[in-house]
Amino acid sequence: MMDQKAPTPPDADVSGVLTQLYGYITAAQLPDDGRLPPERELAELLGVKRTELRKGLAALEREGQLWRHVGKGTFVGPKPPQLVDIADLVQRSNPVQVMKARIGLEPELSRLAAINATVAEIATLAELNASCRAATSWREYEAYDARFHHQIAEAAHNPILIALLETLNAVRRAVTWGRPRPSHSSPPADHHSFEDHDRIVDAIAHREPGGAADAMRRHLQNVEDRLIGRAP
Amino acid sequence: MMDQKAPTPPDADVSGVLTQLYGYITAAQLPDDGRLPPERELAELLGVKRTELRKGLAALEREGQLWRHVGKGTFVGPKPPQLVDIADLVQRSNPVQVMKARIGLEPELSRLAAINATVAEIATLAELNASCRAATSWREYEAYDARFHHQIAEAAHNPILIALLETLNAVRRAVTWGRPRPSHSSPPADHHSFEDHDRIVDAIAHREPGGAADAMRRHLQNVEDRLIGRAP
DNA sequence: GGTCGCAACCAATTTTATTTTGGGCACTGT
DNA sequence: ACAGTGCCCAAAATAAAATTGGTTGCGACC
Repeated sequence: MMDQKAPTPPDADVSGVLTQLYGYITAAQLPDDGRLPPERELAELLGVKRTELRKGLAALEREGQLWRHVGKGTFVGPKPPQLVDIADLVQRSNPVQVMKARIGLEPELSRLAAINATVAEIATLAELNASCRAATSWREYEAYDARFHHQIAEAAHNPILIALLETLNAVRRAVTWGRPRPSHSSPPADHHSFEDHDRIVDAIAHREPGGAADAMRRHLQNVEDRLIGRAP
Repeated sequence: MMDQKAPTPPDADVSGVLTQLYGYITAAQLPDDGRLPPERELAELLGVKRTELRKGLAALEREGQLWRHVGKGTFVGPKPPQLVDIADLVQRSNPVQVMKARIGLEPELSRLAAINATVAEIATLAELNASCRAATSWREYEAYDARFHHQIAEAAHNPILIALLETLNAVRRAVTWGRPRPSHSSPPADHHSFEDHDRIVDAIAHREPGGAADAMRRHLQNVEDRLIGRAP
């Protein structure tokens, strides 16, 4: 009699509640979002105590069939994704991580641009590249540089990747914001990005997906090296 | 007398308010977000009528030095970026584009995971992989598969890339939603993804960034081939 | 008579307060 | 010990009130 509980794991008596729960879920047609009644209510509906019900719910949650959140409720099915909060994201990020993200994303955009870009888009890209060279201040240069990279995303013709890049740029601007920059000087004529941009445009114009991706990757790598301080 | 207003553009008498405004902006230290007092208050501060003040603000907004929004206020500086609207994004996307985006993003996540993952995270990854194999329904398999890919993002330790992947997954689920799937059958024991996942976990566990990225790329390529119908 | 100032009104947004919900603690009775 | 009970807590949704930029209509004044 002393070892009567030995063969019964901690969730042993939960099985009864589990079957009841499973029955309720399949029987009662719950709303589109899969939300089921609050614990206190559901406990009374099933005729069990809240403590007992919670054990069953916890078990189902462990299996991933269920997800709960304080103040929200209990939902059947996989938990929906949380949309990005840029402000919160900015606080938990640093410029290096932003660069890592760009290196992860933009080479593939460059590859797709080489495949899908229209001639008009390539022409615009070349114009923006020229405008970068002609910029008379860092502020102006950065504005054209941003449009240059954005134009590549447009040329990739993938709305999802465009949206992702925009999100990334939002974070980038916020993270970069407030860093000291010489407002009166201008980019030097031998700025490394000029050649990098040239190579990217060439590869896209010549329809070389691999080359375009590589050129973009090297460009961003250069920028990161400058950022970290590995290169002047 | 009839052409007395010809030489005076509509904003002629605004110059006075403009100088006052410019003085106030530089003098009064406004909060970090660049927000300045509400129109009614600011008008009294500058000793002008609201109508007049609004003309000045409108002029500055045209120049892009200012941005306003009903209910929010008036802010000095460029307007912050708009966050992505997933619902709109879904309408303009198709499953193939989703796969292209995944191929662009996830290999790099895999690479970073091989560099930054903790042993605990690698263990969790292996567990999720085993759960995928043990799944008794496609629904359950997909739940674990999603968590598997998400765990890789976590292990990459880059909050920005995690956020981007979550956005992408949100679109993915919405796009995939409602497609027919056999609810009672289960993934076959020789499902190609099992081996793919094994290779990814191995590469991450052995700290091989390049191998992890390649394994992920090949995995997603396989999935895309099945999606398009190039492979059974 | 038409042009300009003025005030009230409007809709978008934030702020504040209230309610609901899952999670957790301490006491109690067996 | 141990489960049950009641209560409180923090997170979140919901509701209500207060702000705020934008708009319209009325009237005064040239």
